[in-house]
Amino acid sequence: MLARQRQDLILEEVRTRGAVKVSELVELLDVSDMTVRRDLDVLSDKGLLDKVHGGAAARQDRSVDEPGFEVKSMRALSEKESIARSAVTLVHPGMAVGVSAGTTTWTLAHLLRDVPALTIVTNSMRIADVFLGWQSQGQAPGRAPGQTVVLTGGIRTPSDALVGPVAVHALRSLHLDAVFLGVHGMDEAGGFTTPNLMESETNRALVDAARQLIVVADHTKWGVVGLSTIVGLEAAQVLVSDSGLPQAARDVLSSRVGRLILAENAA
Amino acid sequence: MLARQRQDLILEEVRTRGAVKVSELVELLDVSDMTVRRDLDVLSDKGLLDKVHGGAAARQDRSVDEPGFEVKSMRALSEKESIARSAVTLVHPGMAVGVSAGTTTWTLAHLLRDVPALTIVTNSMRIADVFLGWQSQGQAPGRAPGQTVVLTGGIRTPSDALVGPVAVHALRSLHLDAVFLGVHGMDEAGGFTTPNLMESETNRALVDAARQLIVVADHTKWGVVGLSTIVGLEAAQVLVSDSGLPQAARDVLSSRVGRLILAENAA
DNA sequence: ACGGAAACGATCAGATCCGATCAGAAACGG
DNA sequence: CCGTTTCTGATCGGATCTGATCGTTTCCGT
Repeated sequence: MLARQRQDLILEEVRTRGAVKVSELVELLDVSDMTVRRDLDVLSDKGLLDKVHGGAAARQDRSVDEPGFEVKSMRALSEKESIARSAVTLVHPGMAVGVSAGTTTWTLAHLLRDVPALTIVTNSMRIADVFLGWQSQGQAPGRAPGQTVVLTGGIRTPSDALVGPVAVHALRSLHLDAVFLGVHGMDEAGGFTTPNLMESETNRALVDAARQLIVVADHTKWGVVGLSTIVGLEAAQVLVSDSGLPQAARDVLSSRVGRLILAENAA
Repeated sequence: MLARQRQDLILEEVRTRGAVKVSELVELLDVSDMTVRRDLDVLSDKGLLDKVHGGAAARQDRSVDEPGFEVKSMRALSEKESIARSAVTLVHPGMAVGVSAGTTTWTLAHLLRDVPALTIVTNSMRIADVFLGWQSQGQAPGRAPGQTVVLTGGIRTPSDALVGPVAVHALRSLHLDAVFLGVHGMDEAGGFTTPNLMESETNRALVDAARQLIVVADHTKWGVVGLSTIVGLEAAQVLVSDSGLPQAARDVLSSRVGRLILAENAA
């Protein structure tokens, strides 16, 4: 039995059973405990499992990190952050702003926490959590005072948006200074789109409730057309994107949206 | 059984049930109480749960667990579970039920997951999470099919209820077969009460939306009067409490509520 | 408010586990 | 065929875990 085979077996055992004891492996592999320990050292160094007293356990990467455990799977991360930093400069204390569901808007939400006296209306539970959920380390101080968070109701889509008649109805009675809209695609012909029909309807209600529409979308969204159009390009008073946007897109967008802001990726 | 496995099990138990007693863990894990205490110390130091007298409770500040959802005492824990088990028998597949915010209703929500084709309306993000959030350990399977969860909107109170005009408005357009109401106090004169004015108003809207009002309240709630009355005792078609309720209370309640159900604490 | 019962934490002893070290065996290359 | 490298097993002092004991604290019903 080669060392490699042993280690593969150990890994399989750990992954199927969650954890194994050294003594069990000694019996299973018919080697000394020291050899087992050394194998565990190797696998642990590679980050394939966690050594614990008495044996080994499946790695738990779900550490005490930020709630954004999906952040790692997020694409165009640095672009999103640059865009969010640019977008937040459009917000002033005391405003009432809407924030749609989405990863870019979620990033933006973290920055909005520092703006005093805001009223935030959102249809995303994740975004509401940013303001209220208060997670790790009790660093609650330093939060800007006087903020109010209003959550629209509705049923929840897989992408964490609250949608449907309840959401639309709630939005009809609200009036906002500005709304930040995250989209799945933007296209010359298709306008701003999302793959979810219900979400599209709700976002339209969100847009209708605001005097000013600010779309946040990184350059990877250009040319993408989702199932349903939320609004046409002309509806956006402001579009915040990043410098990765091709020249052709810039030309089209400049003439169609009210104002085009390109955030520098540098940051 | 590895120490790590024990601790994982404890965490899972705490997160699904809200809290757990040392004595229960001793039996479940088949180790001494000292070992359980030491495990709780470790998990508590890591900030993964809160130690309380008699056991441990879920921490409020992780993303799944909302603020103000404190379990300070193990006391009425088993009562809450018994009550929830009794209450869930009143629900049949295909019904539309409302669920107010609260710890007892939260426990009930876990059981409601197993009832097929339910429509659940709630103003608690935490309860909505029970049905949809499920992020830990990916053990989603086993959920009953065909469920729809509707969240009312509103602003969030410290105790995790969504309240205010948005919530009330959303509820006015909905009609439910039954609503499960968790309360802070019940009293002969005061009726069913809560300390939060806004929450009281929202709960009243929830009650008005339903044909049948089912109040869930353990015996420690008897004689407690909060700031604001939600409804009088007569409004409850059903009250589910536990056998710890004193005789005097039973007499009063029997004559005032439609039907009094006392769950056995035995469990 | 009081008293009994349960829960708690400090401490100790026994068992187990861990890792540094050394020696022997197998594999490898010239 | 021999020296070197790598892997494995054995030993042993130290670290860690667990259960039991016991005095103290906290809780809860009366």
